[in-house]
Amino acid sequence: MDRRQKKTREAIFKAFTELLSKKNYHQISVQDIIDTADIGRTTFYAHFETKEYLLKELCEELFDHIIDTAMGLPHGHYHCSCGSAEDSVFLHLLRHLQENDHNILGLLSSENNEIFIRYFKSNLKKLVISQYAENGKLKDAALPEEYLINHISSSFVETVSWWLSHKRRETPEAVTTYFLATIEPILQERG
Amino acid sequence: MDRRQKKTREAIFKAFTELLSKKNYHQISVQDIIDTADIGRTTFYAHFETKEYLLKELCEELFDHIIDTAMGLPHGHYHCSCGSAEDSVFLHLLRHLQENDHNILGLLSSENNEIFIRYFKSNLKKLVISQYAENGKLKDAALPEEYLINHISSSFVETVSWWLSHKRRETPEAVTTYFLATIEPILQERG
DNA sequence: TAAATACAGAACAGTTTGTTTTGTAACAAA
DNA sequence: TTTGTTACAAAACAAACTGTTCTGTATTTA
Repeated sequence: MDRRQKKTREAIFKAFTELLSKKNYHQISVQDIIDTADIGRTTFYAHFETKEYLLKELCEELFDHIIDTAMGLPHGHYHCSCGSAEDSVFLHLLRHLQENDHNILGLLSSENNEIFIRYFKSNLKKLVISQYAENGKLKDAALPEEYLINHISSSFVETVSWWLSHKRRETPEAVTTYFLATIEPILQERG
Repeated sequence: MDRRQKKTREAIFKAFTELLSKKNYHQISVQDIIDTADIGRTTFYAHFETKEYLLKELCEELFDHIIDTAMGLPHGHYHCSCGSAEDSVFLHLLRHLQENDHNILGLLSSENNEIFIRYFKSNLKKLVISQYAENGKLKDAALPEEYLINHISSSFVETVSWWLSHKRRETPEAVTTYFLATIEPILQERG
């Protein structure tokens, strides 16, 4: 890739995330991004069709990596009901989030919350399916599988939001324990 | 209140909800509302400072009533773990929603989802506190009370979203059963 | 009937958007 | 090094939206 292109692209992303840490997504104009990135108007539109596409690409960079990493983990005893959360993918996710690459926590906890949360959740669903549904762990529960998948994904996302809104007072381990305590009882029925 | 004022206000609300059933909130301009309501530019701004304030007042009209009604219900055995959902406030809420006053379901299920869902959830939290927390039902559970309140509220809101996204295939009774099945096991510890 | 109020219409400056045009600098390959 | 390509800047553009101000008219209320 052309050095110029790469440079410009990174300048746009940097400006965008910088603005997102101060303002709501909907309050940021393309003009703001152009000014902050210090590039020409034409240049922005050469890279991104609209502000929405820029957002989408940012989300992909942020979340695809995290989820893909978690997907690659060995499937196993992710929720041995004995209480240890150490093996859980969810603990892995929380630890990964805590590293705060690209200020991902800032985005997830700010007013932009909903936008990124939605993207996070849709990716997370795939993970939940691969961890639970594909192993048949949801098959004989008393509830519809699709409802459970949605419930588990939503609950984890809400747990993350709650954690961040509290300035991450608890350790990832504690939060994982809370989360697993809410979903494990539902899956117990398979005896 | 002046007949003219009332008429105008209702015209604005009507135009706004009509537009919301077709477009995303962020895609609707004040100009759109003015044109649809067929009123003067000055008139709109005499009634609402901004589009955001209009949204806020719409939310208040829609959700405050629903939650307040539910809050007024007699507190009792809302989730007797025997499985009957008949007495649950949540069943009452679902039935109320299903009446679809002011096309509230359209708003909750469209792309505007997040905006109304957020408002719905914050109101619902008060209800959950009054139904559970104030009765001490969350006190001796193994999880922090604030985490549980958030979890219950979020789960119900997500359940509603899920229900709507499926075009309400299930009955309110079935959905209530699903929902209670996810939260009751968590509260069982009080023996 | 008189004063107050709600409204319409038009005009306004300011901002944003997305496009076009023209020229310049950086690049990659010969 | 030269040549053709690509990325960029700068400026101008029409179109749309925002929020305000002004003037005049119709409705309400007292």
